[in-house]
Amino acid sequence: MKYNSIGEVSALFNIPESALRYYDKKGLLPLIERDDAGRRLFSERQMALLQAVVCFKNTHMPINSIRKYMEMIVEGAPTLERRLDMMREHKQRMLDEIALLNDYLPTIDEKIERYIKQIEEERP
Amino acid sequence: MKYNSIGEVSALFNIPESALRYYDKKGLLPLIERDDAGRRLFSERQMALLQAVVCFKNTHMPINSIRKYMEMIVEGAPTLERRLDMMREHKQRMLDEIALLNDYLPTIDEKIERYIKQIEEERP
DNA sequence: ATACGACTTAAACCATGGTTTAAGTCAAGC
DNA sequence: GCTTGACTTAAACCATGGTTTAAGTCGTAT
Repeated sequence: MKYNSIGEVSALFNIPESALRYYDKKGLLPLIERDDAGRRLFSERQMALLQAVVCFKNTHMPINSIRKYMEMIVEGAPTLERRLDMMREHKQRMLDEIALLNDYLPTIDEKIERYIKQIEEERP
Repeated sequence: MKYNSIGEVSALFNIPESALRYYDKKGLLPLIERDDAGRRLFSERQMALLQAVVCFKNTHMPINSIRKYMEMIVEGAPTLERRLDMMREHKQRMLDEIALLNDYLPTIDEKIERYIKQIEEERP
């Protein structure tokens, strides 16, 4: 089994080591292994879980929610339905956020158009 | 000229008075008037500017950027082009954010589909 | 004249999501 | 054997975006 050090993972994911340690401390990287010297070992499985963390973080899931999701993964089958619910709710929040941004785009476009016209009038 | 008190504006926009005072303190509500007793008076103009602040906040513009934009509005015509640039950049960030969320939707959908299948397999 | 409700301020407090710092451990190369 | 680089920790620090608290000022209704 190939393991990556925190430095390698930091480079691969372009995430500061301090952030990876912070995520571990906050419970976002459960079941992480250590070598005899206490150094974190990231397996392929850990990398896949970290990829999920990155997805959730980029889509604005709070750290406490990510932690709960990761804890449920560790608990296994009994939490399948709760994880399904959580993903459905998260998807809905993502759709709501997309809708909100789309709804505000015309407001920004109006300001852009108005400024273009005003600039034309200012210097004829 | 009809003026609204901070309590009325709070109720109209559904924003806590404490937040409105915080925005004022941070320079998001320039040119706000006061009565003889020092109480804030929101004119129609102020309400329109507050509506813009709400739009920017909902679309995740940082408070410091909103403040700069509001300061440029006060400066008037000389800042028209900079405000146009700012709106174009903000629109692009909104589009980028929409694209990012859209790009992650399939990842979430895969998890949802996977959980549905696993739950079916668990209880036949 | 006094109590009440709506407002004011400055300063303290809070949550979130980290980064930085200081001190230490360990393996490897010189 | 000793330095160097990569790692470890706890604790302090930081930025953002507010809310809460304490103390005070008005205007009005009783």
